[in-house]
Amino acid sequence: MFKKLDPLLHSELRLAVMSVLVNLEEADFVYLREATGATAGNLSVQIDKLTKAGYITVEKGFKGKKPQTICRLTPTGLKAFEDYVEALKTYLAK
Amino acid sequence: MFKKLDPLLHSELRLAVMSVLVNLEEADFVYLREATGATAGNLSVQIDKLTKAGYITVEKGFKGKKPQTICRLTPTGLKAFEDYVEALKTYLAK
DNA sequence: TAAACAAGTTTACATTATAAACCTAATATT
DNA sequence: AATATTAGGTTTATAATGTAAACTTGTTTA
Repeated sequence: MFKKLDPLLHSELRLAVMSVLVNLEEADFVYLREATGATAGNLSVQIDKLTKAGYITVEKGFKGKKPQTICRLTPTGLKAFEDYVEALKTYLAK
Repeated sequence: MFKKLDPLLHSELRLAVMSVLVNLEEADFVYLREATGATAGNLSVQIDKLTKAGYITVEKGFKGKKPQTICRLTPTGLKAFEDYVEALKTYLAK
């Protein structure tokens, strides 16, 4: 009846991050913070969880002299996102 | 950009309960437990939260000699569910 | 009449989300 | 040239949440 929802994606902020990356394929920390409206601390933690799950990759470098953290979706992450959307539909359908 | 997700509905079990009630308008505890696959304890807690939020009503009676708890969606609950679905779309759209 | 069962509820525990506090380096300010 | 401020994060502490185990109350069944 109801498909199980991936607990990693069933989280407002992590879902928002994934949503941005599905559309952009690449986004840095500052962009994600602004796009999601999250605090830096919260974002940092959630990026970490997504990274450890293999859903995104993180590349730390510099933009000029400022540190820059670039995030990208992995194929695993995209698959997980798509599966999550499918699963959600079992809850939303009339 | 992203609409806020009602934390009361952004919960796997509570969403499942609401989903059943949106389609059925009426369901008892046992039916909900079977439809959602939840444990009775968990279901009891989540029904309580939905009731306190005014999203559902609970009517306790008897079916023969067995206690029976019938749940129904309120207009407030339906509105909340619809708003939640709308908000979710901002996360799922490509 | 005692054991098992049905329908829930309460409680305890473990996980999670979140923001406050913190760190480090770079740029302004006096 | 010292000192404050800002930018970009990370760590840690706390509060909220989800979950199932244990419990309760009444009813069948052996």
